[in-house]
Amino acid sequence: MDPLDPLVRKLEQFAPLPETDRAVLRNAVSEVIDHRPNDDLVSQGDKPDRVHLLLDGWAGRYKTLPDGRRQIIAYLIPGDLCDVHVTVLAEMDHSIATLSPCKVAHFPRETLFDLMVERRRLGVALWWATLVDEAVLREWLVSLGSRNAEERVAHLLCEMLLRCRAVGLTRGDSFLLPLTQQQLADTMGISTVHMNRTLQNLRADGLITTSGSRMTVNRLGDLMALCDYDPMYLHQTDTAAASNDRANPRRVFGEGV
Amino acid sequence: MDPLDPLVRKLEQFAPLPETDRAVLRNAVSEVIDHRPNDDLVSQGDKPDRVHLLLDGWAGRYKTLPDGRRQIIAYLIPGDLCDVHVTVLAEMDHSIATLSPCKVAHFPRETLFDLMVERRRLGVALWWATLVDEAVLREWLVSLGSRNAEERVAHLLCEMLLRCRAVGLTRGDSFLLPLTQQQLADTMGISTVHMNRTLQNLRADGLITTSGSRMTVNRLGDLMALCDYDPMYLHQTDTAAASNDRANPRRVFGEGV
DNA sequence: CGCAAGATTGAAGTACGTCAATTCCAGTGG
DNA sequence: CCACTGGAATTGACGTACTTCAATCTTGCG
Repeated sequence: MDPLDPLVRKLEQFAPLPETDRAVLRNAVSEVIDHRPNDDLVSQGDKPDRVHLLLDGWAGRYKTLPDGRRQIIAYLIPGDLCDVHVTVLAEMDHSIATLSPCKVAHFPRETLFDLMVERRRLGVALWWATLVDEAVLREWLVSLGSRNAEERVAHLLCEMLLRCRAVGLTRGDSFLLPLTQQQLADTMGISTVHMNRTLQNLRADGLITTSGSRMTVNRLGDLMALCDYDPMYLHQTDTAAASNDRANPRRVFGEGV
Repeated sequence: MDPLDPLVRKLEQFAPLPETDRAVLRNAVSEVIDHRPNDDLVSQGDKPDRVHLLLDGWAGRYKTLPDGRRQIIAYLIPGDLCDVHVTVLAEMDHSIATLSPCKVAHFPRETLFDLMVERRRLGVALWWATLVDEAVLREWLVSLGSRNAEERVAHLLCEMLLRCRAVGLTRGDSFLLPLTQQQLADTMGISTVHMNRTLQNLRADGLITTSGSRMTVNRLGDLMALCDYDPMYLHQTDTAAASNDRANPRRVFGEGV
């Protein structure tokens, strides 16, 4: 199986990627490296000479305040390039850490830069991916600024379900959420205790079910309504997103417990 | 005076812009249009065919929730391109409005896209600007997620002082902040009342002085310490930032009232 | 079987929100 | 020059979503 599959799948949400471009990418990528959870892939202040590609597991961007509080700024899932910006911005202004066990490959910084400049189609596709990341960031800002805890969590779950689906990591309306409540709390800007209680509310309302690290959305329509979810900001082509689901291509609107 | 001056000044924070590139820009830009405050330049859902360049005044990106709450996501100041992303993402996922009276010019979308692809140096400079915007967004997310009201406001003021200085809009440690407390509150994710009280605290501590819409930072060092401000995320070259100040190149560390 | 890490719970505190005046102030007309 | 007006700033009283602290309970796993 091609390790580049999740990346290609992601980029093809923008436009078809001809075989020549895939070959170029395959040619530039390193071998795969395994990481344990909570490994820093890059740290704030680094001037990395390679760009990380996440192949399996979840990672996250974060910043730490001097008092120890940590804010997770973005989630990275398979197919995501972690730090394309180092091709232009020399210094990292945040850190990137694995949140679960991960498989990671990388590209030499120079190679990726040349590649983006010379292969126009590929360059635009990578640029598109960066701009979508920025759109996600904007939506997260809205969450932290204007939504209460329950709405924030609901919004995050909707987003991650759709993002996972786009790279073929869902099973119906469920997906693996390999995060602790602490990590989720650091993302949502709330305390662990409140994160726990918020999840309990969603479970009590029958909107979600958890089993181990598998998160199942029981009534996606209601969950989306709760946080006024509009997936437009993901800039996914609906067709691509839907066709990537591994099973249950049609949602089940059954009643929760 | 060249209307493109603030943009050129901004891009040169990244690298010198040769006269040929400036000429190309000058050639592509439209005439200047005046706007009153609270005019939408672009609205969510639009598929604009031109890219706005802010020449004077402040504008902002924002999203509105169905219950009427509005979250301001970014501030745009003279020299900022408002929507370069429409060159790749067809549809706007947020709106952009003037926050004060503004002067705006624009580039045809196609022209700017071609220009970015064909003039490598200019393309990279514009890409750099986009990536810096994203870095600012990350820092705002940290503010909303992990800082209290006073720290948020302090952080915002430090940032806007540095950003204004970089395009020559400061006078010592003061700058024009043409915003209402309502707009500031919508940015910081707090209520107007609390915004007001927070500003009063900062004034009482002698950290800032306001007079009309002029904001003066009395003790920048202390203000930065209050919110643990690290300007690295702005990716400014120190020399460029400092040399753009219009007066008082050295800060005065006088005592406040 | 027995950790540790993670999840859950209860009680008590606080930063911030809401509501409803009131005051300030720049611009306007007389 | 002054009274008038509407938006913005400010204030006080009170409510609440969330935090903190400190247990206790679960659960994956060696």
